[in-house]
Amino acid sequence: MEQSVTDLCREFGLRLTGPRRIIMQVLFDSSDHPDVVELHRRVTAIEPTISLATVYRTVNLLREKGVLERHTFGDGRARYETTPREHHDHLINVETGSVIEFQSEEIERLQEEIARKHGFAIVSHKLEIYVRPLKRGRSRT
Amino acid sequence: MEQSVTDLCREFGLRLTGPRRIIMQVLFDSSDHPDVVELHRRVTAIEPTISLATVYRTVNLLREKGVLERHTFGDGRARYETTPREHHDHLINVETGSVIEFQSEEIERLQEEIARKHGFAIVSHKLEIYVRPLKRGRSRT
DNA sequence: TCTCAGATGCGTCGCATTCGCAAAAACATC
DNA sequence: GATGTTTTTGCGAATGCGACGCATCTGAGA
Repeated sequence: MEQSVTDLCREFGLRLTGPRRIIMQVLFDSSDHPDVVELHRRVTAIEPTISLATVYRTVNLLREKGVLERHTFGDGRARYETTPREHHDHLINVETGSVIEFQSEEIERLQEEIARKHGFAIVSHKLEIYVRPLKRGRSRT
Repeated sequence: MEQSVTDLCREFGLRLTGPRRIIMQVLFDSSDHPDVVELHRRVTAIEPTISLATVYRTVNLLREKGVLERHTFGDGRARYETTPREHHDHLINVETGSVIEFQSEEIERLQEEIARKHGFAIVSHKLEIYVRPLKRGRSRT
């Protein structure tokens, strides 16, 4: 883990600074989808002097480099996750706000097909399914 | 058209005011996905005294009532369209910002299946495919 | 150790959106 | 049509997220 932060900085020609080290560490240790303020909370729990601006700068940097993905679920604010090796989409529980990841090769394939049919190539895509728990007995399947 | 504005206000217990009448009219006459500022532009072309705040309040009201759908394509600002009878999703051309609507029953069905498999019912969903024109000769299909 | 481009913290700015409030307009009632 | 009550409106100020400018600080190569 610590190693990967060092490697990443080297790879992108970034200086391995104290704030950067901590922010990246927090990012890699987070398995949820925190927003910038939440990240700042976690970071300042470790090193209270790190400013919000630096967190913003760091996530932007890492997003440009493809290390992070940015999402905007319903509300306005941006939330981040480390780029997964396998692309996935999200189920968002509207009652709790919790996010579940899923994959569907079939949906991906259909998207590809639709884009091609319209004369386009896919740059990226976003599928968010807002859901609510089934009342009782998930009857079928 | 004019009739439907009257009906809508009655249905939701809203007063049929001058600004409201014009804003709703502009919304129903728009077949694209205007943002609030663009809506305000169109509205003030008819009645220059209507304020931006009123446009904001009206679109929020109509969104709560399910009359409008709000989208946020990439950029920060919200864009609106009247709720279509048939649900559709969007292809966004990243080079021009233009939006193309499409439908895929197959994708809808797969989403339904995924949600159910996780023990959820779908409340709503959003699929945005960001695309770029194919260079030359859309070879297949 | 010295140097200096890159990084940071702080304060400020910009944009989209919301809010508070007094004045104006709508609807129900007479 | 005048009256009273409640909702809307316009205005300007406030908010929230995110970005920026600048002076200061610091990592890492010479």
